[in-house]
Amino acid sequence: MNQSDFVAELSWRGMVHQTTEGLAAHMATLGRVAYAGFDPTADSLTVGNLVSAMLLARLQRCGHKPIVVMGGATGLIGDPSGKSSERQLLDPAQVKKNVAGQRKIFEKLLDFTGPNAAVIVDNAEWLLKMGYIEVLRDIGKHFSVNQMVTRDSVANRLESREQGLSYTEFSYMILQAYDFAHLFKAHGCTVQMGGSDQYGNILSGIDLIRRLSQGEGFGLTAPLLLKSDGTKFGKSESGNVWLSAERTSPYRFHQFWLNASDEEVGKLLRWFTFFDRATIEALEAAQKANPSERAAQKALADAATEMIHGAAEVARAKSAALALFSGDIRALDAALLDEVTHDLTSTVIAASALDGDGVALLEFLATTPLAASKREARDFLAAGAVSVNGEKAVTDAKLTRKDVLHGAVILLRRGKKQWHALRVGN
RNA sequence: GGGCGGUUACUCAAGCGGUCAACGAGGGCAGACUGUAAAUCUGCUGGCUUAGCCUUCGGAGGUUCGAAUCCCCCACCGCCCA
Repeated sequence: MNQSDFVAELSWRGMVHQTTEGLAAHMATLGRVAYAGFDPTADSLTVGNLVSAMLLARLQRCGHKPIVVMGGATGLIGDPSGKSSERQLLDPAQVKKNVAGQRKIFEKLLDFTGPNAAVIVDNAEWLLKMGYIEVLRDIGKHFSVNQMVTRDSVANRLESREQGLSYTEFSYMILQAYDFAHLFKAHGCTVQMGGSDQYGNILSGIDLIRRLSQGEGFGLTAPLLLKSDGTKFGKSESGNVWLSAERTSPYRFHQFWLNASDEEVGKLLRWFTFFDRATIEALEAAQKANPSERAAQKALADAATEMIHGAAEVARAKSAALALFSGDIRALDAALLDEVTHDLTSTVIAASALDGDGVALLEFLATTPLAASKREARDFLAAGAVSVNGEKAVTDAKLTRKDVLHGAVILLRRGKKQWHALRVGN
């Protein structure tokens, strides 16, 4: 495996925002242990979380040992960093379930065998055992409130009158600092990584390690990932892009990357693929020379989808896209049709309803997610935005048995990308 | 406790007795153009059995032939005085 210098590797990929002094020299020795934390606020991770996950994956490929820290305990509280308002508290059963869901994703990104096997730990293991008095006595005394209130994440919330900051949230940084100190002792972990909003928390941890163990810790943060238009990365028309197939299908996942803009595709390749520098630069050059080919976007979509969902799902996503966008839907064979419709929202209709004159498309559209009301359905039909099995539909179109493909399904489309399957029941 | 100003559709924001389903901007959606892009242009953006009808302008009453617009009460927000 390639054991290139970790810090240099991240640098050329543009994934380094800040590091503490001496990190590069520290990482020159192989076998270092580093961690990144994840809040179990959902049973899956989003592409936003993928930034930190990739830091760990690259770390391991550079010959170091990654630790994933699930915030099973801190997730009960919520990090105030970057949040404008108080977090909802999660209940313990939910957190447990979420931790299990996220664990599955890390198993795809990290190698859990070998000398630098990745480890997943849950900070509930050590934080829940601690008593309040113990925390105040052993940890709290090492923190200066004077210093804590000057942290941006805290100061912003103190200034805003409406929001305020609860004592609970205020204490979050103490707990996160303790995580680092605990991992230092228990796992020899010397490095913490995260997004740029975590820098303050990381420094607190390094400080605590010095006080509790007279040891030296290091930190590294990645820049915040924003889209070129300044909006938050990782949202698509249909909401957040998740890393589990149950929440975001591999097809949609693949489409998400494929739709990356020309300006940001180079950056995304650097961040989210393991392609080497020469490969990425060649892809960028190809993209620039012939934009409509979208060579860079295609390579990005395939690589990212393969990493998360596997090669088989890449092939499925591509054949589905080919069929849906080529428009020649009637030509699909039954098996491929099934593949294509697998991910789509669907409605079941009785076969008998399609007999004779059939059902008015206008009526039916309003019952699907494609149109919110009959009024809207009428607008879409009038604008020529709706197609049945890839062919544009007229306003008074009827759906009949003739429209059913392979005796099973009718494919409706609104606009360019909104699809809906109409499945025929008995 | 007292005085003043506000509360309008997804957001901001006009309207100040009929011509108001409500100007405008943003956002969203659709069409054309394209590369399943960006930019641009056009249309739509409460609902319906759509030349019309129905339900909306913080909540409840009232005045009027007629109210988002006037009056009264209530709730919430902002500013000023104590």
